[in-house]
Amino acid sequence: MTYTIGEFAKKCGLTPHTLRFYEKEGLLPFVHRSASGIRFFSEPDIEWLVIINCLKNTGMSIKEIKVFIDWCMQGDTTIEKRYHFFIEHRKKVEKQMKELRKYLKKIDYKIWYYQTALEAGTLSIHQTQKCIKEEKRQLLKDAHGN
Amino acid sequence: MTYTIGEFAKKCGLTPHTLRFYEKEGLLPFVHRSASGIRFFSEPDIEWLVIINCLKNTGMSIKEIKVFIDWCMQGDTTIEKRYHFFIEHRKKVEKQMKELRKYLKKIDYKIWYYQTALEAGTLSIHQTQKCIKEEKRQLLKDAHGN
DNA sequence: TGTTGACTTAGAGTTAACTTTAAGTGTTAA
DNA sequence: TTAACACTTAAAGTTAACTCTAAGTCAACA
Repeated sequence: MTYTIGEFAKKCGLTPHTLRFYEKEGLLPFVHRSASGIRFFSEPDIEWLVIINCLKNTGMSIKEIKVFIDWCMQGDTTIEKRYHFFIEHRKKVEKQMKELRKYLKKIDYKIWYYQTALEAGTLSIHQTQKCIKEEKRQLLKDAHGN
Repeated sequence: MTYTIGEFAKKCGLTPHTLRFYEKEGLLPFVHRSASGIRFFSEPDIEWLVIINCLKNTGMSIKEIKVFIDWCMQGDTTIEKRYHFFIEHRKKVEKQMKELRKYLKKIDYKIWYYQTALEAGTLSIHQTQKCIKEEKRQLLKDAHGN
């Protein structure tokens, strides 16, 4: 079972334009062509797009992804490089998650802040003693999580 | 204690250029100017930049952030809007985290995949029965987490 | 047999968020 | 007081990752 660029694009949620762009950037060296030059994609190519998507959506640039793809094309000699590539990338993703958790706390604080103000009908509630106390408690709770 | 644009930029890890750009985009309507037109920033302005940074680094565009800032300038009448703004944004950040967790699993699988190949000295280890079994186990483990 | 639609290429345009440049004014330290 | 530096504005340039256009080829259907 093979796919034309249009069919394959649908299968991985991209446009034919984007796939051609990726190929031009060297991300799809595994794509085959018919005698008349038409690209055809096969079932295992989907896995390539899955990993490209994974790397792309975790903040990796096309150039960096290309480095990995190139290593893949070189076979067993690059196993160690590829291993370290993922070890390093994992660290970056962990860092992103840590950041997101931090921001989520900030957002939760804001939700509490506006919910309290909403109930009171005014933001000035946050100048009262009771609220300042609670606010400190919240902030301390946040600090603990870091 | 007030700061010039250069001092303030350092304090929040931005350049004066970027701060001027943000002001032009309407993100800093709270910034004051001296009689001669020079901007000066004060201590509480840092909290504004903290929240701008939080929203920016969780994928919000400058235009969307501006909507929030404008609401802030309007006082108590926009409390509910701001509350819902953060409720909605929280959902988006949760979604990002869920995605990241999914990608992290993919990366962990790849680490296992290359580590196994590294120990064997060849990628062809992944065509052996023993390895295929383990691979299935890993994939099932991943599936459970989703 | 013509037209619709998918494909090809090269290259130009878009968007967001800066980032730099140019040309000039104002402030501070030796 | 003069050099260095921080500031001003308007506008152009940069970068990544698409996204689209133009001009053309090719295959299938009414």
